[in-house]
Amino acid sequence: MLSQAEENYLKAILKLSQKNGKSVSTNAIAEELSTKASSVSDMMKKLSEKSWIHYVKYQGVSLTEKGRSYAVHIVRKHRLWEVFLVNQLNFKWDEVHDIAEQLEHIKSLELVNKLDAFLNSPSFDPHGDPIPNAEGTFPKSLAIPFSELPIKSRGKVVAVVMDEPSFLKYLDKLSISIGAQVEIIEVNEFDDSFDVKINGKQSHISLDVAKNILISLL
Amino acid sequence: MLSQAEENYLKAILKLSQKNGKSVSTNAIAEELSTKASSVSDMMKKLSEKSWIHYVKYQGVSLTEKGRSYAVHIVRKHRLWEVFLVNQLNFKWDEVHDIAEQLEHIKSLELVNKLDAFLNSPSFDPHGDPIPNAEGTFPKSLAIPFSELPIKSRGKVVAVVMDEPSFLKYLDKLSISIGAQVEIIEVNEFDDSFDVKINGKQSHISLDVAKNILISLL
DNA sequence: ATATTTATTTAGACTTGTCTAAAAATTATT
DNA sequence: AATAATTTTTAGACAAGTCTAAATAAATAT
Repeated sequence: MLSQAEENYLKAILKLSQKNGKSVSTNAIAEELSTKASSVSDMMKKLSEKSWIHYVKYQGVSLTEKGRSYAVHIVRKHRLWEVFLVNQLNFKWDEVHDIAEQLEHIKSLELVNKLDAFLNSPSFDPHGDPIPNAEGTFPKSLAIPFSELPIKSRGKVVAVVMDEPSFLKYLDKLSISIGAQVEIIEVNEFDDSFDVKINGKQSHISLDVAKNILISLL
Repeated sequence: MLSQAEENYLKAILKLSQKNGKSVSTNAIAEELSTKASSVSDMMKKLSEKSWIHYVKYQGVSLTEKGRSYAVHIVRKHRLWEVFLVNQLNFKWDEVHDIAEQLEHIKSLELVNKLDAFLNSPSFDPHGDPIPNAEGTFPKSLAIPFSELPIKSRGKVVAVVMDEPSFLKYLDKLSISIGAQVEIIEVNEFDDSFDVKINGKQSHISLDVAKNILISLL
């Protein structure tokens, strides 16, 4: 049985290999987990011996089939718990990350399945992130960053890329939530900012913010 | 912040001091936690240094005010989660102990309070054990063991003392659940067993079983 | 009251997961 | 291609939590 530390490493490797290419560097993992590269090296040796990852010294790591499936299961748990916290317990979307980070380590397949059923098998968590099903398959969504929405075409917010509470609270202030209707009115070349409409109301957002909001075209 | 191990020690000390007298022995704790007395000694030193317990070598331990209040809070979490698992997720009462044992360590006061509200602040868990409120007060119940129910008087099952799955499954087989109406028809002196009625239907139980069922008189 | 048994504590070892500092390999630079 | 800079690994140390074996204190029995 995997320790919480080991589970966190697998999750970090999954996250990094989804974002970037296949192979993940020691330093990137250390950064992701706020730990030291030497600690990562140690752990990679252990995980590799137990066949959770492919590891060649100095060459980075990747998940084995077994490792990927385990990591995906943790992601599934994390996101299902986030849905529970927001939809059932009335937490706000910027409050649930740390709690879900603990709940994701609870070990009981039965619990995950019953929780999933209780929540009506949601496909996306409160931040719009896809929830893999019991077989480990992620639902597809063809979302594009808000920053790449063609001018004058309308879209709907389906997800956010970052989930830092400060960012989410800022979106709250802008009335940007999952499902909001958005449109780019004009691009301001000099500072790369956008004049936008959010649920019909005129507003203004920076490129950094726009990049972290995912839109599906209407 | 307390580790899970430390929390388990506090909980064990609370349980033992509720059952027996004030002072709890090293061996009793070792037994309760399936560990060795030497490990307990080590931990007692640590918990005592941090003022969670009163500890005098060779004299047993007791919880400080701070320690008791922390331990009660863990019990509160454990029992609230059990209610959630049984009432919301449709687990059976013999399936929830191990999962609640994990969930009780999740750290978030906000979560406990919202969970409590979501469940309508239940006073008893699925086994009839009292759930302390946010201030740490246990609800009173004047229940007596089934084995001490006067002959011919009727009672209602309000709790079970043991929560081992095998015992709970046996009660299921006898149709004994929280709320069931019971009555002692006759005591069989030679084997200390009872002829009883359970929801009107005649049945038969041993003294050991009867001792572990708590009744409130009707 | 002393001897014996039992309970508790100490000492030393081991595992997991972390760290710092130093060594080795890889990558980038000129 | 050789040197410099960066990344990764190794070596050794430490804290938490556990164990076994030995020592000590307390309780029990004779």
